[in-house]
Amino acid sequence: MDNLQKTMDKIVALCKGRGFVYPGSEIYGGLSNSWDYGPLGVEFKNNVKNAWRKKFVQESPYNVGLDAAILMNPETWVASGHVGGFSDPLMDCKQCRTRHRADQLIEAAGGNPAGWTFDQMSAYIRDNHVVCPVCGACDFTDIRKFNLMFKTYQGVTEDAKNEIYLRPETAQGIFVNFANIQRTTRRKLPFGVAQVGKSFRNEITPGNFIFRIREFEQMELEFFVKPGTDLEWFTYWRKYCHDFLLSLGLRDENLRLRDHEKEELSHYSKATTDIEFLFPFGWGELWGIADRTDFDLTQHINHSGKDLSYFDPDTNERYVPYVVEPSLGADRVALAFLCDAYDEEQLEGGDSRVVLRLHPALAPYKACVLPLSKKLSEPALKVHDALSKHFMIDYDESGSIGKRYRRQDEIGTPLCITYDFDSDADGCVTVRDRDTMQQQRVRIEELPARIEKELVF
RNA sequence: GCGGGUGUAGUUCAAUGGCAGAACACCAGCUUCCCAAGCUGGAUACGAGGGUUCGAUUCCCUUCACCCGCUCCA
Repeated sequence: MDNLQKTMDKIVALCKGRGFVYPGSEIYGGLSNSWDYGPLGVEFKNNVKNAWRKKFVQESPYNVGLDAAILMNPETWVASGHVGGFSDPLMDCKQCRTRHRADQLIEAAGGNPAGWTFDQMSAYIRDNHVVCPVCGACDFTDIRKFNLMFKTYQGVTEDAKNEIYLRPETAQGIFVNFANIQRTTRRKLPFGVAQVGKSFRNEITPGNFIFRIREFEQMELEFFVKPGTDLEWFTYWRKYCHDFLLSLGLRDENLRLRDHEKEELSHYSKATTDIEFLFPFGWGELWGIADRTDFDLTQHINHSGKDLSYFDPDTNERYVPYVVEPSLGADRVALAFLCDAYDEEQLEGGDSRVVLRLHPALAPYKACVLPLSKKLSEPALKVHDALSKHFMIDYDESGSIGKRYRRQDEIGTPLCITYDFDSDADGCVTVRDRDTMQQQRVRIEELPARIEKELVF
């Protein structure tokens, strides 16, 4: 674990040192659990999001996109169950100072606390002598409400009437738009709506760098199907998601699919599989694939009074669609790609280099143009400028050529393009590969095609 | 939020109740030119606030952040 922690520390240090991720608000002493994506980080993360969009919208015959607002009518969260159900009743054991959820302790003791007030829960714990599972004492603090949603105010007065929430998940923006999207795109079931966006949760304990953060970005697909076909589609998307990660280079041995046990399933879900990644700090969930049944649409039908059912022209039936939801954490999967790609390679002669073996489609820079000598700056810059019309291209002329290769290795640039003293005469440059360190002479006009070839996944 | 630990340059580490050092990294110049070469010069740090003191990076208090546990989730 010590070594693994060191690996994690090195990745965090690399991220900060090279401009992938900085601690948030650093000059003011930081803000707990906030992180800013730097120049390289924003390119990288955008590449991750674009890769997802490409697979789940562009290449999918079923799905369309959406970008719904973060701020929603508060009634949305009543319908979704977040206002009522996501307010965890927490209390601390005064003896051993551990924190527990009152409802879970009561359930473990055989009670059914659904719908109870805090006073009722406290009374049950007292009367039935429910003890702390850690130390065995029955000496708890009062139950306190812990709402996972961030609150804010709409309008300039901080009046409780205008209280609204920052969305804790992007999914509801899709559900409330279901009828709009179905009508305007004239889609038949099955079809999906894909969305990338920020969500906010006041997690009890965030941590592990950008793995669990309070302001995070999700890439969610809500896939609407005819009831009864949901398990079939559940299996389809589970494989599709897994293949997506593999196609972008995540190593299979660092991935596992874990089916939730019945007791573990959320209130809305019939089946859930997590795709987990082996981080230096242990297995962590990347992707939750859930069969949400018709829970969400039914809730919105009941709360809004609007008809969100679907008329099936093939069978002349009307029904509320079932939903299969693959929900991926963008920051998490970005971290997984970084961890999986991080490599300290030992070279002959005791030398070593740090290489970020990112898939070229995810790498911040697709290539870096290097003049072999500063005397070659002018023509090298022309090559850089021409390629920049098509790709993110770096340029570096300071230090020895070997040092510049290493700098690019460390930030995951797949190709280095060296302009040398022969280039003027023969119209060729040397293309050096990050992973193999092999070099190849390439005609300058063929460079875009050469780079393009790397980006396919 | 609770318990434990840690905070000195970008990074890794020193030293000190009295001008805070090094290595690597970075910048500039010279040199070299296809895998971290060399030389010269340069910039950069005591997490923040308060207290004790003639004087605090050092001692005390508070706070903030990070790490490890408890707990939750994408």
